[in-house]
Amino acid sequence: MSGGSRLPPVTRSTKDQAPRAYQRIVDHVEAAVAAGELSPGDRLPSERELVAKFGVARSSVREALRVLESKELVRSRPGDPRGPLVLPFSLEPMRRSMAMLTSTRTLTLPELIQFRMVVDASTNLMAAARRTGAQLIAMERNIARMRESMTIGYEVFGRADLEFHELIAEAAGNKFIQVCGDVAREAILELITRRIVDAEDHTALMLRSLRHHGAVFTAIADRDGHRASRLAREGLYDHYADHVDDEARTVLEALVLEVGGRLPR
Amino acid sequence: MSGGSRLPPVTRSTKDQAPRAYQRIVDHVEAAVAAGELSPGDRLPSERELVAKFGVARSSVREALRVLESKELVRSRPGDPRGPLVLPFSLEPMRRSMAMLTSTRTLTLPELIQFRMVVDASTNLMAAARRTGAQLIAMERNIARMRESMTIGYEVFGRADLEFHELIAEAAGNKFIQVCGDVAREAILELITRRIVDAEDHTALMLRSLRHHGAVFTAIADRDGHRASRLAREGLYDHYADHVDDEARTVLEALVLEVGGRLPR
DNA sequence: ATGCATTTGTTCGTATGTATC
DNA sequence: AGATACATACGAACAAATGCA
Repeated sequence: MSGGSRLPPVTRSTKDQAPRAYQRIVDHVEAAVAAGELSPGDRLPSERELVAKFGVARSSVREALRVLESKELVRSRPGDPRGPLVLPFSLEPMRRSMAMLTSTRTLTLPELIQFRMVVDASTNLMAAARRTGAQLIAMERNIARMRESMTIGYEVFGRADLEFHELIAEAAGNKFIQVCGDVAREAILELITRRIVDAEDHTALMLRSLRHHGAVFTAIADRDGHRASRLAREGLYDHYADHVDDEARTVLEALVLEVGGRLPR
Repeated sequence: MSGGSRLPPVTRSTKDQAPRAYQRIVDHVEAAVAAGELSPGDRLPSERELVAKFGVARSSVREALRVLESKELVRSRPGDPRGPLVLPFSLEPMRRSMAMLTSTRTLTLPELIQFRMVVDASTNLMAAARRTGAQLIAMERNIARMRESMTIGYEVFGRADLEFHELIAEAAGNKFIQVCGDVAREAILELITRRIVDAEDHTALMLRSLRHHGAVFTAIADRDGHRASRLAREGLYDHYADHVDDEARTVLEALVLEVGGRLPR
């Protein structure tokens, strides 16, 4: 009186791949979310109801829920009689999948730097066009905090540095570009920052960074998108050109010079 | 003599969230892959060995494997005594997570168009700098096929259109930018193409598209990155400016005019 | 090429901690 | 506070598929 004996994959005639039991559920839920039939805050049927609805075993339902959970689409909690919760859509899965690609060196350092040059440049450009007064004040405060933290330590300074970029990205008003920039920044940091901070003088680096941020801030405040964009590209080139091979450097040069005007005025 | 009785979540004292059994395995494998201890082609221990190794039930191991499968990190096949296979790293998960965000309207149409403008512009720029002769020939052939397919139907033409962009992205030599561009293109198509093709004349659209591709091709062949970049931005603006509100259009204008030179020469 | 041992895919059963009413 | 329903987790069974001798 134990051990099941249903008809698991029904016996396939040819070699058509049997759609796995759990996959059917995953697909169904994902389609419903994409179609807007299921929105954040809604509830999925409980596991037992899903068992009945899809005609599969409990384990299969649970596998499906784990997959949906890993995509941050739902969250189930023990004892909750309302069923698994549909979560607000998050940018985290995208961030994590990118991060994995950089961890495995599928995406290389030159690619990341190129990408950041493109993205940061346009972020600055858009921020100059759209920034509000409040956002400007936030940036100014951030720079002040950065200046103070210089004497404290590289840790705090680094955090403020990242925050400055996020403030600009927010002012630019494009979540897509923001996330891509975030990921590229994190990835580059992961790949080479340690080498830099070990090899060089912290104070000099921080001073340079501070000066650069000040210049970018001024350009954005003046609504000079052209200048803000060029500053981003030049800054990145100065920072990272030594870390890539000749061919990649040539491409970086092209990105600095050609995009945003032929000459540095 | 059936029914387990281990210590499920060990009885948490406070409200610290119990790390789920399957999550430990997922984390372990992901860390190993990121650290390079596990490479594509390698095998994971079989399910039963994982049961022994992590001291959990088979269901938990299977949940972990399903999650890893959904991230395209491993693939297990029934009956294979060698254990789950570690897959080559794929850009698909990143593509899918982006696609979900666009499906749910978390990313909006103006954001996507802006993003594409930035990405396509730099893709063209880099392609002009790096393209090889062989890649040029492939583009030429693609345009020829596009011209022929015009009389056949919009379906075939559309596919050739996408392929042209992919050829350029490949010539640009940056996988990161390539994937981002792909996703943005697909998403925009998903959101508005139908509206366009229903409302307007197919032939006129295809002719315009063809002319545009020809111009881009010439610029890339001439290694004129500046021109190729500008063509991408102007083309996108002409195509999509009518589909966004005034504020977004202003930003698009800024992207067209400021990046890549003040004036259209 | 055939058979055999092993592995996965799936199902069912059971015990326990937990959240809601 | 208790009853109820839930999710978490463990274990065992069987069918189908695979790899290897």
